[in-house]
Parts: sequence; structure tokens; C-alpha cells
Amino acid sequence: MKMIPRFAGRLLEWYRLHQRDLPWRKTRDPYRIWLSEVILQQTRVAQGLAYYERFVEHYPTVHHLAKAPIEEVLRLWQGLGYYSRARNLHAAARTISIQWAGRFPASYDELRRLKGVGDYTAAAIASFAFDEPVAVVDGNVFRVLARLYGLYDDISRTKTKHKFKALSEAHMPPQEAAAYNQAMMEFGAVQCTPQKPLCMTCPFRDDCYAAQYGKQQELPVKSKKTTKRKRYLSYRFFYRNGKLWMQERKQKDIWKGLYEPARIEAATAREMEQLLQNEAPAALWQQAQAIEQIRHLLTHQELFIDIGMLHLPPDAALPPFLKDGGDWFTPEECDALPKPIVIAQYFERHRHLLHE
DNA sequence: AATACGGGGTG
DNA sequence: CACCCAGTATT
Repeated sequence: MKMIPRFAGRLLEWYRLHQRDLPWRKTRDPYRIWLSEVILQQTRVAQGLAYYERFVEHYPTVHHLAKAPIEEVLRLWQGLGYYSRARNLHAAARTISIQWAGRFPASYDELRRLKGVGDYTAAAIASFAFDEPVAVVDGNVFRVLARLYGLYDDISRTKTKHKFKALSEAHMPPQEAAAYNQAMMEFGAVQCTPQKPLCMTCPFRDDCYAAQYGKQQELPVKSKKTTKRKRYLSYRFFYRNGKLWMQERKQKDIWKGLYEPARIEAATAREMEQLLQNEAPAALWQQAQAIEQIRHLLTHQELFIDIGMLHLPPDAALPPFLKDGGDWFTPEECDALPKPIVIAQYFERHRHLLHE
């Protein structure tokens, strides 16, 4: 393959002129860099920015994070999605704080052993914080290289990732690993965007396969398609003696570690209807107020949620489905619990119905 | 190697 | 609606 001449130098010049001002680029603290990288996994800078600031403020060092209760970490993570990131982040913080006695793992191989740190994140921290000359390969790097060189390899394949990593590393100036990696990703995010890339002003326009042949939309090639499963969820906030009943999601499923109100679930709309008409709790369930129907989309699931709120008299017997596995929380305590965003938003909209 | 895991922005 | 986002863990 004929490599693009002076690629790194031209890329770094572009980066010098066009880079965004982002807080994690102003530090060499591996803790903060790690934090930013985990937050930004499958997440846009615009969405992750506020979370990064919040985490740095609450947990200025890895020890602060390690000492925090997991519920608090998940609550700060609320709304960002992929909650295993927060659980792994917390677990890794404890590993670093205790096993490594606070000395942050300082090489790709050491970093790679941390929970939630894969190939990309290990390379990012190793290069940004420790100048280790290892190339990052994220969605941006895939896109930039696939378009520049006209590579039709399926980026879903492991083999392709290795190929692109080697290709990027072949262009990397060993003394400028950090800036080069940053520049590759920034170029993908700002110039060589997924849709409507800015080819007219691109410094590589004359070198780029996709720009020359008009293949920007075909590249990169990604074969995988996700299938969506439908789920039907019915939720009720039960309010009694000034407290709300909430339970933790402990099973291996979406929203693990988050809290939710009482739930009835079905695989089909018909099954849900039957449950609500025939089951014992149905009568009580239907007395709720502020019932909303909400369609909530996840990557692999389409959720049809109906959710409501209902008051029980102080002496009311507990409905059978509230037996164990859950607990009663004051509205303020409920605020502090980590919840799926769709639940949290409903609660915010209707919490004024409490105390009446 | 394939699949699950959130939520939001873009065209 | 379809695609994608500074990916990782699990099977």
C-alpha cells in the first residue's frame, strides 16, 4: 500500500488549527484521562462533557472514587447509559487505590487488566498520560483510514481492528504518540464526519480514496445489524406512610444496579393485557393516577412502558408483589437512588403528586 | 466471532 | 427511521 506522504505532519498541523478545547486535554493526570475515556466510550463528547465535570468535582482523585458507595457513582452516571461502565469504573478505582496503592497503572499491558479498560482505552491512557507509542482505534480512526485508503474491510471483525491499528501505528511519530492519537480522533469527529464529511476543506482531499471516487457514504464498511426485541413493562410507584417502594435490578439484564418501582413484565402486548386483567393485583394496579404510556428505545430492545403512581392508606396491607427484594424510601431518598432515565424523568414530572 | 449493553444527536 | 457515538464483557 502506498502511504499518504507526510501524513502525520499534515494531520498534526490540521489538529493545531482545528482542535476543540476539551478539559481532559489540559491534564496529564492518568486518573482524569481514564475517567474521560470511560465516559466517552460509545458516547459523544457533547453528551459526556457534563458528566466528566461532575465526576471530577465529586471525585478529584481515584481514592475519592474508590471510597464512594456504588449507588452514588451510578446516580452520577444516571442518564449516560451502559451502566456497566460505571460499575467497572468503580471496581477498577478500588483496585488501583488498594492493590496499586494509588500508583496508577502506567503501561498499556497493566492498564489493559483493569475492569472496563479494553484495547482502545488502554491505548488512549497509555499514550495520553505516559507517551507510550500505541495507536488507538475507535470509530473515528476506522472511518478516517477506511476512507483515506479505500479499505473495504468489515470493521466489525477483530482482524480488521488489528490491521487498522498497525496502519495507524505505521504513521505515528513515536515521540508524538499522544498528539497523533488525539489528532486522528479529532479529525474523524470534526472533519471526516460519518455523514456529510467536510471534504471541500480537507487537507487530504487529493490523497483520499473516498473523496476522489465519491465513496464517503460506503466507507467504512460495517456488516453488523442489531435486532430489536420488544418488551412490555408496567410500573407503579407505591406511596405509603410518606415513602415509596423501590427495588434494585440485580439480574443480568438492562439497568443492572439501578432502582425501579414495582414492575409487571410481559413479552407481548397481549400477555401484558392478560396479566393486567386477570391477575390478582390488577384491580389495585389500575387505580393509579398519572398513568403514562412511554415508548423507550434501547440499542437492542424496544420498551413499551406504562407507568403510574398510587397512594396506599397508612394501614393498607402490602400488595403481595411488594414482598421482598425492595424497600421503602422517602421521596428525597428516592431522588438519590440511581434510576433508569425513563423512570427518573417520570418521577420528576409527577413527584408533586406526593404529600397530598 | 457474535451478541448485549443506553441514551441521545443527526440527516 | 437509520445510523452512529473517544467500546467492553460475555458467551
